[in-house]
Amino acid sequence: MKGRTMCGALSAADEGRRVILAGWVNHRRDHGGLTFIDLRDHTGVVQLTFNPETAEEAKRVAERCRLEWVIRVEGVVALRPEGSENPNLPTGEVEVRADRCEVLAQAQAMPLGVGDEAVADERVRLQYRYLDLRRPRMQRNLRARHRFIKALRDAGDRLGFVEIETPTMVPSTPEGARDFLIPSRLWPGHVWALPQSPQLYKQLSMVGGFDRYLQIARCWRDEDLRADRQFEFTQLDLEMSFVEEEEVYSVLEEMVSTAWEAAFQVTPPTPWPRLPFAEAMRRYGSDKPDTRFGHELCEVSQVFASSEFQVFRRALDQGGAVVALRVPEGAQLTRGELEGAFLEVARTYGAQGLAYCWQRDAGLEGGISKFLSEAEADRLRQELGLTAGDLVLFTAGPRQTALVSLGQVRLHAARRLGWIPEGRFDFLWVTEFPLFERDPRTGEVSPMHHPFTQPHPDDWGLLRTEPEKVRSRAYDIVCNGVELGSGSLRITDPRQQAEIFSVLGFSEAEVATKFGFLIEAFRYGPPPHGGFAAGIDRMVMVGLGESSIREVIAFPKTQTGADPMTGAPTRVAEAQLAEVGLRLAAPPPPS
RNA sequence: GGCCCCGUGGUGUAGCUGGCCCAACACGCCACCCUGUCAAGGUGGAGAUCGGCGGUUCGAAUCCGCUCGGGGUCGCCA
Repeated sequence: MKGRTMCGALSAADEGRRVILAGWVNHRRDHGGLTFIDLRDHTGVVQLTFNPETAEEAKRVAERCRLEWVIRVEGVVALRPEGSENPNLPTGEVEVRADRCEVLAQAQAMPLGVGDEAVADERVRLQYRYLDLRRPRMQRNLRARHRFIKALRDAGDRLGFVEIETPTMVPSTPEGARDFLIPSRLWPGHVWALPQSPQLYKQLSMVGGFDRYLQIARCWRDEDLRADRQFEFTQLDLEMSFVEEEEVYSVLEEMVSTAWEAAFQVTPPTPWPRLPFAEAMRRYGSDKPDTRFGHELCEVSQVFASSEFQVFRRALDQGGAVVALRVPEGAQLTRGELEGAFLEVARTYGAQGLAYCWQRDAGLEGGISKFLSEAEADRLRQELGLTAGDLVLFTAGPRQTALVSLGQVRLHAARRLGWIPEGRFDFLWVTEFPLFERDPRTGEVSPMHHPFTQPHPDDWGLLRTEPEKVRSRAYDIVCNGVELGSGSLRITDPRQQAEIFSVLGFSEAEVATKFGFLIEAFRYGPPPHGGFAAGIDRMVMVGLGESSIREVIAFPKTQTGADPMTGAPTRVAEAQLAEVGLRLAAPPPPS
């Protein structure tokens, strides 16, 4: 619109200026004579006044206006009469005395509150997402997301990265997450898949001599949705040649902290601490520890080495562990709460139970204290540094289970007791992840990151004998207890790659079919390389303090994987299916 | 596939230990009044059979079952 001024930009300095404004009616106050309209555009809100004595026609239009109508007005910026300034409004010193008003579009009554921060049911918000997006919160979130991505691209450009687009129609691979499949019309009986990540393409661009690859890449995974997971998500995808871990770390630290500053006006200090996986598990019971607060776990198996307490005895006899968490001022937690919500958390993560007792002036009391000997109590006090008023929580069982479940209890306690400081972003690198994990049911090993990850050079000897003990050169970025991304140094030696595939139980024929092109490429001088993929949605979510990824995605899906706005997924005509060679097994619609 | 929470006019909520509720309040909507408000105010009005189905009961928004939808979560997510 020619000559348009933005609402939020007006201030006392504009006094006397004639302006053209356009936007939505955020609010209307009609005094019969004088009419006020708060006009909103994405920059803010400004008050318009319509005076029947000086602008009769405009005033008549204004009094017809309703919430969310779109109008164009002309008028003169004026200081508000003394005493009628609004200190709650950035433009509250001024108003625009409108003499022309044109309705550009009317609006029906809104199905949800738009102008304010009132929160509607999420289903309604998604059904009318285009209205939800008008709300200040969504405007803020998506604009911050834009600045974040722009800053990542700019930083990448400065650091010598080249953005390369990779295909969104790729071969399906059965490993990893479930693929979204696309039928191939031209190749009956064949399918494409949407990429779970551009992993192999970015490695091949290393072979292709682009030694710093970057992409803001859309990825798809057909798995159940969560607060921090959608079918489709966006990642900052990077790959670098001739690097080792520290070079990857410093590039990510530079890019992310720069973008964080651009989008969230906070600069996370760098470098970020490095924490080996094994230590993260031992201290926090998690591979994505929230390090904004202490209260670390403490293994106390030694204390109970000769315990008579059956629960601990059994765990230790079976080669497991007893883990404890000291909760200062835990006296405020009641038995009911410990055996309710706290126990529930422990059970959800596999613990059989949650033992507890209190340290009082006289010694250990309550809970399991009666099963502990005096020596054990003394040793425990010493190990944990207990003082009167403390609560001690225990899990016992297989070491991993005991650690993970108590780690989750630690997080629950932190929220319950207010241990988590506001406004902090504690970034860290979790390093030396295991190369493989073993499925407890089938006993099979599978890659923890992906099968192209380099093993730790010291651990090659364990590959055949104890593969689950092999460390990898994979690393994660974690912030405030959220996994923001992961990466690794890759294998480029075809013989080493064959060795890994062999441990994973892939036949040579399988490898040739699925990854033949990669192995082939690595016979033509692949540079050593490694990279990273960081979840943009999650980073923006954490940066903005949102607790759901859907708050930073313009048009997300519901948890059940649908879009209430468009009604997708939809059925299509038989003919359309037949054309691409599909016949669906789903039952006919109930109609 | 499992577990947990939620579902009342357009929106947000109250009622939910059954009858006083053919449902209340706020915002929005409609009409009228009102020249300085900014959650404007005043008067009047329209609008929900309480997600759906079935059951218990003399009687259900309120109890039970199933189901649908939304959210959280375990599994799953190389």
